[in-house]
Amino acid sequence: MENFLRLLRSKGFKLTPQRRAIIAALLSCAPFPTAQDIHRHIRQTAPDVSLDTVYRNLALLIRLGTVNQVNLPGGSAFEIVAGHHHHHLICLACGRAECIDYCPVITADLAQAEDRGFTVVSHSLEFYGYCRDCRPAG
Amino acid sequence: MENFLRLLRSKGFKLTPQRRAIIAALLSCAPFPTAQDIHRHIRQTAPDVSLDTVYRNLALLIRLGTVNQVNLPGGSAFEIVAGHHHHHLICLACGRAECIDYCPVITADLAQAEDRGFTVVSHSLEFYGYCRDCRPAG
DNA sequence: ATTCCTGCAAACCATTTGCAATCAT
DNA sequence: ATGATTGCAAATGGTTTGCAGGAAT
Repeated sequence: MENFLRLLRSKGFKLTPQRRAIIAALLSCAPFPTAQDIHRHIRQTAPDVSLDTVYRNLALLIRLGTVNQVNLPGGSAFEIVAGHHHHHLICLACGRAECIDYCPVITADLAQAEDRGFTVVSHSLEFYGYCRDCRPAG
Repeated sequence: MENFLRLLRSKGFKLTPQRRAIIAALLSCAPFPTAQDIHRHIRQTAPDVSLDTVYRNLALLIRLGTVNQVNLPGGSAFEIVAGHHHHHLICLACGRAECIDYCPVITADLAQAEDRGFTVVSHSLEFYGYCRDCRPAG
């Protein structure tokens, strides 16, 4: 939390209660909250935060590089950029995501891309399947 | 094309001109057309195909397993399920996608997931960067 | 005092749906 | 004849934007 506030201050952004609430929610919420999840979570303690403010602040944090946006069917989810690189397990039944440390991608292997003049700067890798709770019986 | 028609017929679906046009577009269009791309492409030769029909038929083809849906920021793109497994290079500037044959994922390595009771059935891997045309000067 | 932020409401865009008419079988 | 399929138009749901008032610096 302190890191976020420091970063915002250093760039000249103001520390409003709404902004604090949104960051707090990101830190305490489910692993991959949507904007609406965050809004719902905040409502309990700070009903005076509108949904568009949530969107605006998420956009700001993304611009500052401290939050990642994950494209899911039907909308986007967000996560704090963790210290370490990781990927996600996404349940096809309930839609929940979990982090997984496995990452087999070796940038040096991407000669094919370079050969075609494509410069790779990042990648996203999601695993789809069924979580413990949704695992089909049998 | 014949494969598609055979599949549809065998499942009791009707072969309408709209349906043929949509499949033809999928086969001839850019690599990862959105629903709107397909609609625009079709308009030239068959103006009598509405956008919702494009959506409905894409949904049908996805249900039949012959078309993949790729989630991109701002919407979905579609591709015919090719014979071989592959991934995509996505340009952060122009949004275009290209196929790449590289895939480092080894399902056997996903012990972490299995340990947590998560059954992996598939994965998606996208590389982000800049294509030849958009490569930042310098 | 200045500049940034916010809430509201309306706009937007992709996608979905209800319905009556139409078409492939 | 029958049931699937279509076009239309309206609804939906996530996200963005314009604007005027309000808050942090």
